[in-house]
Amino acid sequence: MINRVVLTGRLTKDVELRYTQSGTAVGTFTIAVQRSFKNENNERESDFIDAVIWRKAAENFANFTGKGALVAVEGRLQTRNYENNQGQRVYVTELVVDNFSLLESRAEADKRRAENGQQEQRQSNQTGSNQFGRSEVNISDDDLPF
Amino acid sequence: MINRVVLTGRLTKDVELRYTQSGTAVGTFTIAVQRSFKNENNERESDFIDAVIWRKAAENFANFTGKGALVAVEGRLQTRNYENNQGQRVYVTELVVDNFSLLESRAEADKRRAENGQQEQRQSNQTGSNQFGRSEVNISDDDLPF
Amino acid sequence: MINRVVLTGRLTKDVELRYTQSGTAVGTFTIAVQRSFKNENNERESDFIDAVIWRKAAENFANFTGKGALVAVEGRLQTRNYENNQGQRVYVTELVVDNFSLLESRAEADKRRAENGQQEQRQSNQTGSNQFGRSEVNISDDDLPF
Amino acid sequence: MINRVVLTGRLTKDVELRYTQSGTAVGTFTIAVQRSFKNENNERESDFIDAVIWRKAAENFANFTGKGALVAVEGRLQTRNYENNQGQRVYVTELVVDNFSLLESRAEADKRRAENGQQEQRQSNQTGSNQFGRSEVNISDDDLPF
DNA sequence: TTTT
DNA sequence: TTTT
Repeated sequence: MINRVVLTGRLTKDVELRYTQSGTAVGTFTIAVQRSFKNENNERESDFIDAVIWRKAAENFANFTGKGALVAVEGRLQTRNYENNQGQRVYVTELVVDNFSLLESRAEADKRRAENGQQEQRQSNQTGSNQFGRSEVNISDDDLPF
Repeated sequence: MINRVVLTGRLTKDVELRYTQSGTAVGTFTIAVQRSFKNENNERESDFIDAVIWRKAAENFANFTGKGALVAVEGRLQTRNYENNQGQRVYVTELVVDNFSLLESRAEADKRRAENGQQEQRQSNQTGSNQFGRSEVNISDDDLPF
Repeated sequence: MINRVVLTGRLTKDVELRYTQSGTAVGTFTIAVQRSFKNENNERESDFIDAVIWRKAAENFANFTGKGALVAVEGRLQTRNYENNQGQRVYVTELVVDNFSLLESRAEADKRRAENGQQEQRQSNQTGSNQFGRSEVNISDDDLPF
Repeated sequence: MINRVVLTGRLTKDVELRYTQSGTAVGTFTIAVQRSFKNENNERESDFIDAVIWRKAAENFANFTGKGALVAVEGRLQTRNYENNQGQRVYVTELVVDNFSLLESRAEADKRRAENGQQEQRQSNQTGSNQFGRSEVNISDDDLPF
């Protein structure tokens, strides 16, 4: 069955990068997507979509973005549930990202990092950026359970 | 910003159709989307995506589908949160549907309804089905707050 | 950059399956997608989208579909051009499919094949159909030049 | 039936804005979408997708973009054909845009315009830009024949 | 060059 | 007929 999502928006925080016991990288983050319509107070609200990204793509995405970064992400919706520490079942809907595209120019990304006092990895030729200073990543299978 | 979702799957139940105080129709339902990969037990799990649909499209969708119906839906992801009766904040991610397509043939839909003992409205010419027995609906603005 | 297409529709003919000199399978087909709105004569026209599919997915797709089959396809738009035999440049836009989903039930597919006098491969367990008689395929890299 | 496309890329030229005999605005343009993979010479090629946009959205899109502008566009694929002046049938596949998002910051857009010696309309509050200097447009029905 |  |  088809399950496809495409979003553009800004990261609400730096990506949280972790590793499974078997050493697989996994990044989690939230993307804020501004709505195209305004609310009763004439302001645009945002939707806050939780996302997961796996493996090498997780490391690249964490390295090349940061809080406030403008990105496009693609993937599929996944649902899961767990029992929280108060014994209640919590239902989660999240985006499993299998492709992304960085939408800021080098200049914009530098400015954002400077404002954040951030230590982001440079987009260099050996780490996947293209001749125009943007990096592009595809991952093949991201279907591991967390 | 771009916020687009396309899913194909089956309704887990009949659509719940309600009306706002101002008379606007709103339908809620869950769509089960089978994954393309198998789990450790060699079975395909599903993701269960909650969805909302508004106005005339809600009425059409409720009338022409039912538990188990095979559909394609399109829309945008929306997040909201509320306090439940135990005083905890619950976070919801749901699909606001703005286009759908019925994927069953008349024969299949009839069979499904018969098995459900269901009273579904016929797909007749005056209610939007096309010459091939499928109905197609677009709604223009579905951005009302619930 | 993001380049994503999702279509549902019917195949205008059987898939044409060929093999490159190096033995890679490639399937070509056209999918007819009915419009959601009607023209001046109150009929729904269709758009006819040319598509390509590669490798194992091409073989599966060719085996499990046929003229008139109802499918969902996902992929990216690709443009290319060539000089025809009258020396004119021809511009082509086509969909490179990297995921598909068969939307007919077994019964519907059988009926379609019978009407076509077609010799389609059965959807058997060893060739990828799931418990509901539908097959699901993902291909990883379809970026070979033709 | 579902027919959905999402692209991010750069305009190859300024939008060509015209008006039908009945006064409806229509914009045409091409968007260059860089591929995520490299060719045999280790460079990323692009696909060049022709697009149409209608009505007020056409005017906004033409005003707020220009050659080289980075945009996200959404819409449906449409096919049509005509006879050219040599009497040959030409087949066209194009994107009918019903939503777009400007992905450059004000600074970037200004820089691009300056480099182009361009006279682009300012993104002012009365013409649809948001608090972050980006404009966002949705059009409802773009299904007019050209 | 089109499907239902 | 192509953008960075």
